[in-house]
Amino acid sequence: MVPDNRRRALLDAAAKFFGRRGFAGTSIRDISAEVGMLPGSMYYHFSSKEALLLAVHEEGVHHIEESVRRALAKSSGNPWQRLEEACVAHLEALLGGNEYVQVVTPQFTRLLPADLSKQLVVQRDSYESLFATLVDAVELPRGVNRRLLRLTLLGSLNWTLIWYRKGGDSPAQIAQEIVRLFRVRLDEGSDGI
Amino acid sequence: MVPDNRRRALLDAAAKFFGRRGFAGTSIRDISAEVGMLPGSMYYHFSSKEALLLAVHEEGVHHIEESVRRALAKSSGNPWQRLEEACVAHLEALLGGNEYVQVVTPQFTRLLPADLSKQLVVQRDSYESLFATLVDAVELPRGVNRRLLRLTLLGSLNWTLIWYRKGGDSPAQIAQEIVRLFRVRLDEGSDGI
DNA sequence: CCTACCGATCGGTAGG
DNA sequence: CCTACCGATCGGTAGG
Repeated sequence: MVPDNRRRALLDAAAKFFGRRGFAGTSIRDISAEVGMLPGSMYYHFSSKEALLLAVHEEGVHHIEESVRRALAKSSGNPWQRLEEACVAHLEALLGGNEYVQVVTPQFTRLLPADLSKQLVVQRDSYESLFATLVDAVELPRGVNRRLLRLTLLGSLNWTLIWYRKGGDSPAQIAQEIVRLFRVRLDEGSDGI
Repeated sequence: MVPDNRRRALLDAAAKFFGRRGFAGTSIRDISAEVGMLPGSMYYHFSSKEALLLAVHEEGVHHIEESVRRALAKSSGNPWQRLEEACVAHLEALLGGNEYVQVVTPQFTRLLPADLSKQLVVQRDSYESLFATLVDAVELPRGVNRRLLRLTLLGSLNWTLIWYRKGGDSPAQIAQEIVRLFRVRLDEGSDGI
C-alpha cells in the first residue's frame, strides 16, 4: 500500500522530457515542475539525474521485451513466422505511445557520457540477444550476411520512430511489410526455388 | 586571402562535439577551448550557438549531397543501378570519417527546439527529394509500398552510423549488401519472372 | 580576438 | 517532501 504515485509521476515526466529533449537538454527543474514538485524534492525519490534515466530506460526495455516475449509464447510458427511476430510486437511496443521506449535506442545512448552509456547497454543486452537468436534460427540462402540482416532489420524497425505518424498503417502492418521487404526472396533459399 | 582558419577550426570543433555529445550536451566553452580560444571570442565568428550548428549541419548536408551527385553524374545505369550507386555514395560520405555528417540525421534533429529543428529540415530538403526521385524511378512489383521502401532503405543506411566500425566490410560493400537485401526479389517484377 | 563581466540556470545538499 | 541555499557552469555582451 505504498503510495509511490510521486515516484511514478516523476518517472513519467522524466520519460517524456528525456525522450523529447534528450538527457542533457532536460533539467531536474523541467521534470519536477511537471509533477508540481520543487527541484530538490526529486532527490528524495532518486539519488541523481542519472539514476532517474537508468530507471526510465530499464522500464522502456522491459516494456518492449515483455511485448516480444508474450508474442513468442503464443507463437508456434516456423522461424520466419516467429521472427515476423517478434517484429510486430517490437514495433507495437515502440510506436504504441509508451513514452519510456523513446529512450531505448542507441542513438539516444550515443550522446551520453561513456560510463552512463555502458550501463544502458547492459540493460538492453538480454533483449538484443533474444532478437539475435530469432534471426539465427531463420534459414537463409548462401551468401546472405546474417549479421547484416539482423542489424538492418532492427535498424529499419527502430527507424520508424523517426517517421511514424498515427493515421496511416498500423505498427503491426508496418512491421509485416518491412519483414516482407526482406523475407520474400531470402525465404526462397529454404524452399529450394 | 582571408585567413578564416579560426572559423574553420571552430566549425571542426563544433562538428566533433555536437556529433558526440549532442547540441545541449556541448558548451561554447568546450568548443572554444578545443581551438584555444576564449568562450566570448566565438561570437566574433558566429552570432550564436544555434548559428554554429546551422553552419555545421549545412556543411554536413553538402558533403553527403555532393558525394551522391558526383556518383550519379558518372552513372549511366538503369534505375536500380543508379539507386545502388547513390546508396554507396551516401554511405561512403556518412561513414568516411567526416565529422560534420554525424549531425545530419533526424535523430539528432528531433531533440532540438522546434524552430531550430525546422531550419535543419529545410537544409536537408533538397537532398531528401533527390533520394525520393531515385526510388520513384525504380520498377517495383505491385503491392510494394514505395514510400515504405524509401524510408526503410534510408533508415537502414543511416542506422549503420550506430554499428559501423572500421576493419570489417567497407562502406561501399555494406551499401551494396543492403541494397541487395531489398532488391533481389523486388527487382524481379521488372524481369517478368 | 581578449578582458571582464552579466543574469540565468544547472545538479545537488543540509536541515528540518 | 519543502526551505533555503551552494558552487559551478551556461550562453552571451560591452568595450576595447
